[in-house]
Formats: sequence, C-alpha cells, structure tokens
Amino acid sequence: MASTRTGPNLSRIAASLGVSVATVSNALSGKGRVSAELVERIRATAAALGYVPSQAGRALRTGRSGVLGLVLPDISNPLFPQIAQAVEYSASVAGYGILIADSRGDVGMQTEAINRLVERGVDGIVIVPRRGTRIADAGCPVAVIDTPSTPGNTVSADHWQGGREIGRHLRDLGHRKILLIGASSTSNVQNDRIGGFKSALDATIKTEVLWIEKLEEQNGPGCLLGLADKAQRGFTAFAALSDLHALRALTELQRAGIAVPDIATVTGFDDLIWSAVVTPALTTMRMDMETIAEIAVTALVNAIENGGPTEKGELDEAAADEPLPGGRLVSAEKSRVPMRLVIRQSSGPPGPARTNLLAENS
Amino acid sequence: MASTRTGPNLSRIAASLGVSVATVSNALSGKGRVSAELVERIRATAAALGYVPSQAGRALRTGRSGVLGLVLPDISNPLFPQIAQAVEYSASVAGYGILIADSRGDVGMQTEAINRLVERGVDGIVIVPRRGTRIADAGCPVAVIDTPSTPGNTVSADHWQGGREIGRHLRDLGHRKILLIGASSTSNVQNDRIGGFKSALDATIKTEVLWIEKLEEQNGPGCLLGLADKAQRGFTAFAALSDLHALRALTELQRAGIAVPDIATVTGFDDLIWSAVVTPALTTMRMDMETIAEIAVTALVNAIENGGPTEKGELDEAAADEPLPGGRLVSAEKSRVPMRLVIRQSSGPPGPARTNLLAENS
DNA sequence: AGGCCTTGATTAAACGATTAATCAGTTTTT
DNA sequence: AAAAACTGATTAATCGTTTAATCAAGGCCT
Repeated sequence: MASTRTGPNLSRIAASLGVSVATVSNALSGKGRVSAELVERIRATAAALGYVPSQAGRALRTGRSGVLGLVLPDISNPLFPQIAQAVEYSASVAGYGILIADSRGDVGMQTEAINRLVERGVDGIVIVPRRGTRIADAGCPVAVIDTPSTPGNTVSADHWQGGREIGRHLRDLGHRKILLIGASSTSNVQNDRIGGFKSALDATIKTEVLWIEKLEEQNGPGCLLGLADKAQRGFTAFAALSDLHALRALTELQRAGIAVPDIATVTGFDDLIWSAVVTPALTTMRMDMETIAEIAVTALVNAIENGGPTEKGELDEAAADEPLPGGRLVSAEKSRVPMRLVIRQSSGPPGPARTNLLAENS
Repeated sequence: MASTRTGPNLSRIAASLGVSVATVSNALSGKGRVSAELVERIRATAAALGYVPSQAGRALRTGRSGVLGLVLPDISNPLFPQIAQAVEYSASVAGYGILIADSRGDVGMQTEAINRLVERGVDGIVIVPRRGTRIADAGCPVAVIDTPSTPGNTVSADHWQGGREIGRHLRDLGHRKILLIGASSTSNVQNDRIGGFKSALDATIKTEVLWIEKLEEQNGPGCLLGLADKAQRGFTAFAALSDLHALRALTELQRAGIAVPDIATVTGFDDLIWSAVVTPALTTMRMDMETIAEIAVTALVNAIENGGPTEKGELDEAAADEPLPGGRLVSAEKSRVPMRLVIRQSSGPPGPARTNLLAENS
C-alpha cells in the first residue's frame, strides 16, 4: 500500500485523542458502542489528519479485498468500452474496484487470466466469456455475461428479442430479401440474434446468412464481402449482427455506388461509438449495458456478502447442496435485459429513390 | 481476499513439514538461507497443497499492493481498448495488476477517480489525462501518457512526428488544398498533430482546420460537416486527426457521391479497429501503444521499487530535493515514441478518376 | 584448542484493521 | 438494597506475510 505507508492510521488517531484504537475503529465504522460526542471528535481528527483506511489491513482481517475482476475475451473488442465503463460504474457504486484481465482472444489464456485475478485476491469475477468456452472453477463467485441461451449465463442482453425487433423493423419497412451478416457461426450471441430475427419474418421473406470469417479464410482479411453483387441479386436489406460489420457493409455499398438507405438498407447491432456519426447514421439495436452491469454486479456482491443464490455450473457430478465449493456461478432473478431499437438514417423502405426521414428516437 | 480465505497458508505448510513459517517464506521467496534440499521439499508441498500467497498479508507487511491504477478520461473513447490492453499486458509482465478508473469525461471526476485508486492502495498510477487538466498530487508515483509538449508528460506517441509524416504523405501525393478535421482546439494532442502536419508542407499548400465541436455547437451533434461543399471549393484531401473523424468524413463524402480516394483523399489517426475493414480501408497513423505502455509501466515500477527518477510536476514552490513528497511524476529516458504511417486505400493523388494501388504495408 | 566465520535454521516483532471478550460505572429492575 | 441490565469504553487476539535478530552446530584458521 503506497497509500498509507507513511500516512496516519487508526493508532495515530487514537493516540492523538487519548483513546484506544478499537474505539476509533468502532466510531468510524459505526459498529460498536461509542458516545455520539466522541464519534464526532474522532471523525473530526480523522478528517484533519487525512486518514485513509488501509485496504491491506482491512482485507487481511476481513478476508475481503473489495475488488472484483473483469475478464474480457479481448479488450480490443470495440464493445469493451461500454462494458468496462458500465461494470466499473456499478462496482464503484457498490464500493468495489475493478481489476481487469484480458484473455487476448486466446481460449487458454482465459483460465490463466482468471487465475491471475484470483491470486490478486478478488472477491468475485465478472466474465464475458470467449465464445464456446466453459468457465473453470475460479474459487470465488462468478457472474457470466453472455447470452440467455448459454448455460450458466447470469445476465445479458436479450439478443433473441433484439434480433426479433430489428427483423420486425425490416419486415415492416417492406423488405423481402434480406442478407444477414455475421462473423462466425460458433457465436451463441449471433445465433440468438439470427434466431430472433427470423422469428419476426413471415414465409414470404427470404434470408441468407453471410459469415465473414469463412469468407476471409478464402479471400484474406479485410476482403470485400461482395455486397454489390448481392444487391444486384435482389437483396434490399443488409442486417449486420454487429455495428462493425454494418460499417463494413455500409462503406462497401457506398463505394459501389449503392446509396444507403435509398437503394439498400443497412442495420447493425450494439450501437457502437461511431454508429451515430457516420453518414447515414446507423439504425441499430442498443444493449442496456448499465442495467446488465448493475444486475451482474449486484448478484455478485450479494453472493460475496450474503452467500446469495448460486448454482453449480460446471462440476456436474457434485451434489448441488454441497457446502460452498468456493467457485460458483451466481444467478440473478432477471437474466435477460431487453435491447432497444435505435432508428437512424440507414434504414428505409426498399426500392430506388426513397429517403428515410425518421428522426432518431433518443 | 476470497482467494486464501480457507486455503493453505504459510503456517499450514510449515506445520505439515515440521519447520517454521519463516523458513517456508524464505524458501519460497529465495531470500534467506535455506538448504537446497529443504527448498525443494517446501516447494513440493506448497504446490501439492495448492498454496497461493495472500496478497493482503503481503501488502500489509511490505506496503506494496502490486496493483497499478489506470485513469482514463473516458473509457468509452474508442482508443481506450488499445491503451488498456497494452498497459494491462505490460503490467502483468512486470507482475502488477491493473485497477481501472473512469473519469467519465468530467474534469472534476479525474481527481475523484485518482483518490478512489489511492484509497484502494495502488502502488502507482498511469494517467491518460483529460485534455487541459493538471494532475493533482496523488500520494504515489504517477506516469502520464499525453503528448510530448505537455509539461509533466512521461511518455507518449510523437504526435508531432505523426502529423509530419501524414503531411508529407499528402504533399508527396500532390495535394495542394487540405482540410484538417479535429474535435477541439483545446487538445494538446491534436494541436501537436496539426503543428507537425503543417511543418511538412511548403508554402504553396493551403490548409484549413475544421473543429467539429464548434460546428456541433451550432448544428447539433452528428451534423454534417459540409465536406461536399469543401470539395467543391477545391479541397482534395481531408486529414482527420482521429479515425473517428476520418470515418465520419469518409461516409459523408461517399454519401455525397464523392469517391474516395478517386476524387478525394481521406486520412485518419490512431488506426482504430474499423480502419482496416471499411471500404476503402483508411490510411492512418498508428501509435505504438505496446512500447508506450511498456515505457510508462517500467518507469512507474522503477519509481515504486527503487525510488527511480521523478520530477516534481505540480508543487512548484517546493524544493526539488525535498524528501520524497509521496506523489511524484515519473520520467523516462525515452519520452516520445514514433508513430507509423499505415498506407491503405483511402489516400491517393488528387484529381478525378485515379486509383491508389499501393498495398498496405503491414 | 579456543576463537571466528559460515550455514541452516528459528524466534519474534511488526504491518493496520476488525472484533469478541471484558470491565468499570451507571441506571434500571425486583 | 442487591441483582440485573445497559453504556461506553478498553484489552487482546487475529488475519498471513516478511524480515531483522538470534542461535546452534560444524568447519577453518592460527
């Protein structure tokens, strides 16, 4: 603790007032029995001396560090800022700090990252798992933010509902041939979005899914997606499963001289930072990260402080009523948070030469 | 510490081997004098018992938490992932964890965020300051990542050089009328980039600076930048001071039917995630964040562990030889890291109907 | 052979906070 | 009036690690 190395501690306050350290501790924490007048004097001198409690001392005694770990599949993911900001905020409101760990896209490193956090003594961990991975027993409560269809998911955006809403939006605009653009078919999140999307359509609407990773395996990263060709073949709407892909689609279409939204409609997902400032601004689905983070952190803190509701996610052979196994997945009552449709300028009715005058609903 | 709450500790290992805790501690840390044979046995049982040292106990005794704070002006900034990832990596290599704090764009909250970190006992802090703010005395070593022209800067990209390189690139391509696009004239970083940019041009080249924030004050956020009009007036190159603005320029020009790079050239800064996947892929300047983070973390760790080179940045009236004032700005020998020009498809010679066939230099 | 250095271990004192147990007065109860 | 209960404080143990100080024993020197 560089913080309180030389700074005042409880005993210094106690000494300067001629009382015992226990009394000072009780006064500041409000736990024991201390006269109101003395509490006031202790508070005053503590403030005067600039007292800052030592987390190390407290942690050693209480067994709690007051820190949560945040494990991300890949920090460089553009969605990360939203997540980190929301989780950090919820945690700080609950009195916790956030220690970050990056698994850098590597599946094996996810376990390693978790271990690093555990060794640092975090009280709990929020994990946004790499797709398809299971969470190893961490030795502390764990909240998982993924997608409702993933077993063990604590809370997440309702990606299925999000897909359904954007599907409805495109259906109502009159599109009859829609291209879905995703990264990889192994993503639970993207599959949920696709499932929801298709559930909103009727039989007359034709869809096709373009997987970017598969395409790039053949043509190299950053290759063209061949959307102009798709447009020729009658696709009037391009529903990307991420704003990053939507952006790629938008610029590729524009470059090919296909006006958006006049000729083709482009929609995205996640409302990433640039979505509002490109021209035309992207119609997209926004996750309510603030709520998701708050639910996840609350569930985690509850498990930490009260041994709240948990479920054994991985150790299937063990009995569920086993005495606290150390690592445990926490669960929340509300596990799916609805996404919100943000209509901007990139979506409109199909066919040539029509402009979308809908204003953004803030 | 949820980690070692019930787990094995030094005394358990000591007991199970019939030696003293001090010996175990010495054996595991390699500091005292312990026979090689006993070290081996201790190591073995420690591993067998799954021993994890308690950070709390260690921190309390040594006064070091092994954690660095990372203060960011606004986590939602798209540049953040790069920074966080690089800093987290460098820190973990040096054996430190990263605690994040977000000042959410608010100037006042920067101080508050720093205080939160200090209260959590971080050993040092890496700050990417909100533009124009000074760093308050934090009570622990502080490394600042901003721009070389900012007093107190520890290390950063050489934004001036970056500007110069992209200026040269556009000059060599033959552009004679260039529009610079920035967010705000109060940003040191952007001003450095502009300064470097102009230093690369000769007198025959005309430039103009468009400040987005000023424009949005009048026309509302997300408004058009009027670039089509600028193109009409003879501007052939649009050099944005951030990829976010470059993207905005690119899509706005495309929407107006101005082909990039055939008619107009667009360049950016920072090589953000989407820069390589839009069409045309953005020519941009890339910061070497890995190196910057490594230098910053190394300087910080050096100051923490050896009381390395520091300078009093703020407390001007105090003598420089004052005994360690607690909070101090660390300095590094190498404080400016060159940026690298990444040529992609969005830049080309001016004038109609010419295509840029330069390959990306990876 | 006695003194001295080296080796390999132990002892004990911190670090700073929390908290159960205790204690001396004072007030209330029986 | 003696017992019981409450109030406001103190004492002392504890969390797990590090580390200075100490100690016993064997080897080396003069």
